[in-house]
Amino acid sequence: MATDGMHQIGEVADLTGLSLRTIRHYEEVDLVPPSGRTAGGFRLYTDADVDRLQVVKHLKPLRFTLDEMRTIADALEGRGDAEDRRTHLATYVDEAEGRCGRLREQLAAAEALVATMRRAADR
Amino acid sequence: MATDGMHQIGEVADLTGLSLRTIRHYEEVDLVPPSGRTAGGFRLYTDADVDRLQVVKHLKPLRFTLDEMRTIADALEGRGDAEDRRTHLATYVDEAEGRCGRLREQLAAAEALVATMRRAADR
DNA sequence: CCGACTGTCACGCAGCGTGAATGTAG
DNA sequence: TCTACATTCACGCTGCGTGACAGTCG
Repeated sequence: MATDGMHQIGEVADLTGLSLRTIRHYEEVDLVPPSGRTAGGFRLYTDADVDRLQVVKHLKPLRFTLDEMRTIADALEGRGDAEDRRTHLATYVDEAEGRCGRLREQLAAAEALVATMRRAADR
Repeated sequence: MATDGMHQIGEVADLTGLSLRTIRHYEEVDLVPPSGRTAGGFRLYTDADVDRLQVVKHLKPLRFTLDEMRTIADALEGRGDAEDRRTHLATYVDEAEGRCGRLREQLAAAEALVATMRRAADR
């Protein structure tokens, strides 16, 4: 199963909670490509790949596009030009914090509404 | 503008923060149809229509489908069979609370990640 | 009669779900 | 060899964005 500390897709799906389709899709759009393949063509993911998937998974509720997430994940991993990295991170961190705030507000509003629904249902 | 306490689409967009396209789309799929039209064809929304839009807007972060939201909104407004209403509401309220909880967790995870990003950016 | 607002198509796009038919690992 | 897991198409779906072009309101 663990050919040299590598994980195949099903294992990764279990670890991350992402679907096989989603993980494959992330390779299609070059967001999280597997570090290797078996001779027969099975995808092989390193622990670092899995970490990257977790980053993507955690950013998902903030509704960044997959393109944006690629940029962010790259910056976090120290890929690309050092200058660009800083600007990207700075920009996206601000944006991300804004989204967190708005999401918090939306969640609060949703919870209030659901409480109302509960009352209507229990009546 | 307010032909007898009715609002036209632009006003409704301002009130709710939804886009014109979104509001029109909600009519297309029969989620929030306007209560009337002007002679020339302009959509006219009552305050009750606006309230319904707000319900939909607040449920959005919970990622229900528009079909599900129609059912929920109908139940909240007391439309349809009384028996069905109760079962629908009960089912959906449970589901909604579950989604609120999961969203809270995801938000917490996102915030933690963003804090990490902030540290990486400020370094 | 002008400008701001609104109308209806209709195509485009993201992010996967969901088979179907086939091959690989062990 | 058997079977659990994996592969590649490729079409389908939701929820709008985004013009283009035309009509309405005051």
